[in-house]
Amino acid sequence: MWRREQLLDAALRVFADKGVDGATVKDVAQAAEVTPGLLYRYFDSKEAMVETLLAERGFLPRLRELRSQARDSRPAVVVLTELLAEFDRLLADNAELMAVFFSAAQARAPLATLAAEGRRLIGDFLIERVAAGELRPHDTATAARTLFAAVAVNRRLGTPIDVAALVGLLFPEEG
Amino acid sequence: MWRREQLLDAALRVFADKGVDGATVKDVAQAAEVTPGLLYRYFDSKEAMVETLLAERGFLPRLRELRSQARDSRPAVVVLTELLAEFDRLLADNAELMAVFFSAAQARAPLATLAAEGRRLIGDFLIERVAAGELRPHDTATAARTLFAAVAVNRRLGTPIDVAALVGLLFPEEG
Amino acid sequence: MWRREQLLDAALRVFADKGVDGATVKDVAQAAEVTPGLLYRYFDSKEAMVETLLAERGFLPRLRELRSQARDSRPAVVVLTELLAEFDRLLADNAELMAVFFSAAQARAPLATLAAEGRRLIGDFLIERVAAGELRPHDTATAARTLFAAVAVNRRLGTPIDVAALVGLLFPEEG
Amino acid sequence: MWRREQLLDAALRVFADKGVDGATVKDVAQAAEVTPGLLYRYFDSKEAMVETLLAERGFLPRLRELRSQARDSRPAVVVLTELLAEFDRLLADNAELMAVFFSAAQARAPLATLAAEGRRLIGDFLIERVAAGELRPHDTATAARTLFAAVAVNRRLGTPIDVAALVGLLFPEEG
DNA sequence: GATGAATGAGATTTCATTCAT
DNA sequence: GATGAATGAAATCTCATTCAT
Repeated sequence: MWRREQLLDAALRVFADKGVDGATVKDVAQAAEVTPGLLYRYFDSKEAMVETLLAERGFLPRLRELRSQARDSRPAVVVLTELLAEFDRLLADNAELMAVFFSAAQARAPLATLAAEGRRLIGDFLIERVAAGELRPHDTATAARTLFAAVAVNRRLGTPIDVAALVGLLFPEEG
Repeated sequence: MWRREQLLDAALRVFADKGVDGATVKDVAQAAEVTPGLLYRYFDSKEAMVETLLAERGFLPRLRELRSQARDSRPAVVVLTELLAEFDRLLADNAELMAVFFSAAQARAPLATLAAEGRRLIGDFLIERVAAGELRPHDTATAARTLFAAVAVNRRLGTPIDVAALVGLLFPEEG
Repeated sequence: MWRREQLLDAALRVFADKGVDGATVKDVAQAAEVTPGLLYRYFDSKEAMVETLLAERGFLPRLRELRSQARDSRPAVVVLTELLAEFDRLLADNAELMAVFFSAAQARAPLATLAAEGRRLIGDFLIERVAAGELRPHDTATAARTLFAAVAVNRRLGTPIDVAALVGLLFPEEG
Repeated sequence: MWRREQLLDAALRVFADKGVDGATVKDVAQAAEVTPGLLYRYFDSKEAMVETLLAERGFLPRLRELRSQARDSRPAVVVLTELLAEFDRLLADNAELMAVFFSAAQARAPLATLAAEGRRLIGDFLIERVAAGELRPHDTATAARTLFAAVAVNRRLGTPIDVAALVGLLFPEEG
C-alpha cells in the first residue's frame, strides 16, 4: 500500500505550496501522476487528506521524545544548545507540514499544541538546571517562549538562527 | 466614499476569519450588509480586495516610524522596552491583517519584508547602544531576531509575552 | 418569485419522466431553460427539490378536504361515486407527483400515508351509511381498501376505471 | 454456474432496497461478497443485470400457469378465492422483484404486461362462470381489475388484504 | 449607486467499467 | 475464475463575476 504514502507525499507538497484551500484535488492528483478519482479510493475527501497528513505526519511525538534527551547530564548550555538544534532540525524536516499548519484554518489548534509542548519542554529543562544551580535564577517561562519563538520563527521565515549564538545570548556567563 | 472603507473592514474581518480562499465574496458582502454585486463597483476582483487591504491597511509605515522613537536618549533598556511594546501593540492592533498575511499565499512576501524591517529596527538600535557603551558587546543580529520573534510569535499565538521580562532576560545587568 | 415555481414545474416533469435518481440536475435545468447553477439559488440540493415537491405539491390536504364532501345527504351510492370520482381526478391531476412518489425510495412513507388517509375517508363514509341503514352491512374496511385500490392502481397504470361501474359492482341493489 | 445465481440474488436484494439507480455495482458486489470486477464476467453491464433479473426471475409464466387452475370445477367463489390467494402469494414471493419493477424506469412495461395478464386471467374466469350461470351477470371487466388491484396494491403497501373477505364483498349471495 | 438573478467555469465527488495480475 | 487498482466520464455543487433593472 505504498500508493497511499505516495498520494500523501503529493498532497503534502501541493498543500504546502498552494495552501490547502488554494490547491485543488486535481493539483494533488497531477503531482502524484494519477487521476483525481483515485484519491477517493484512499481518502474520503480532500478534507480527510489534510487530517491524515496532520495525524500521520505530525511530529508532536518526536518533539515529546526530546524530553528524555533533556535528561542529559552534560553542562546545561551544551544540552540546551543540542535541544534547540534538534527542535530546529525537526522544523526543517517538516517545513512543508508547517506550511500546511499555517494555511489550514482548522489547523490552528495543532499549532498551538505544538507551541505549548515546545515551551514546556524547554521551560522544564530550565527550571531543573536553575534548581541544580547550573543556571542563574531567571524568568524561565519567558526564557522558554523566547528560545522557542526565536528558533521557530526564523526557521519558518527561511532564515534559520544560529542556535549556539542564541544560547550564548541568554546565558553568556555559562558559555 | 466611506462605503469603500466599510467594505474593506468587512473583507478584513472575513478574510481573517475564514482565510482568503475560504471566504466567499458573498461572505464579505453579507458581513458588510450589502449585495455581492456592489463590491465590484469598488474593487475589480476579490483578489484586488486583498491587495488593497495589504496596501492600504499595511502597517509597515508605522513600523518604520518607530525608528525615530529609537533615537530617544533615555536608558537603552527603557527605550528598548518601549520599542518592543509599541511593536507588540502594532501587531495586536493588526491581528486580523496578520491573519490574512498567514492565509494568503501571495502575502508571504509582505510578511518577510515586515520581519526584515523589524529586525533591522531593533538591530540598529542595539548596535548604537553597544557603540555608546550602554549595552555590553554581543551578537546584536541574533539578539534582534530573538526579540522580534519572541514578541511576534507570542502575539500571533494569542499568548502575548511580558516585554519587560523579555528585555530583562537579555540584559539583566542593565535593569 | 415565480422562477421558483417554474423550476419546481420542470423538476416535477423531469423527475416523473426519468425517476429522481435517473434525472440529473442538468436535465432539470435544461427543462427549465436555465443553467444548473441557478437551481442552487432556490434549492439547497437536488434532494431538497424532491422534498419541496412533496411538501408543496402534495395533495394530502385536498384529499382530506373530501371528508366534508362525504357529509353530503344524497343517497350513498351517489355520494360514494362522486367521492371516488374526485379522488380519481386528484390522482389524474397529480400523475407526475405520483410518479415521483413511486420512483423516490425515500417517498415510500408519503405513499403509505396517502393510502391510509384514502382508506379512512372511504371507510368512515361506509360505516356511517351502513349505520344509517342505507347500505347493507358488510366488511367496510375491506370495501374501503378495495375501492381505493381499484381507483388508484388503474389511474396509475393509465387505464382509469369507470367509477360508477365500480360502485355498482359492490352495491348493485342500491343502484 | 451457481455463482451467477448468487450474483443475481444479491442484485435483486440490493436493487429492491436502494432502487436500480440508487444502488451501485459496488453495493451489489459487497452484498454478494465478491469484488466489482467479477460481476462483469457474468454480465455485460449493470443494465444487463436488471434485464436478466426481469427475464429470468419474472413470474409472468407462473401467473399464466394459474389459468389451468382456473379450470377447476369447484364452486366459482372457492376457485376465485384460491386464484386470488395464489396471485397474492406470487406477489409476496416476488416482493423484491416488484420493488425493482417500481424503481426501474425501463421496467414500466413489464408492470403493465403483468397487470394486463392478471386482469385477463380473472376476467376470463368470471366470464366463464357467469356464462355457466354460477355467478350473477355483472361487469366482469371492472370486477377483474378491481379484484386484481385490491390484491396487488395492498400487497405492495405491505398491508395484504383478506382474499376471502374480498370475494365475499363482490359475491355475497354465493358465499 | 445598489440590487440580486443569472451565468460559466471549475471544483469536488461518484461510479460503471476495464485490465494487469 | 477472481481481484481490486485505476480510469474516464459525468454528476453534484460552488462561486467569482456580470448585467439588466
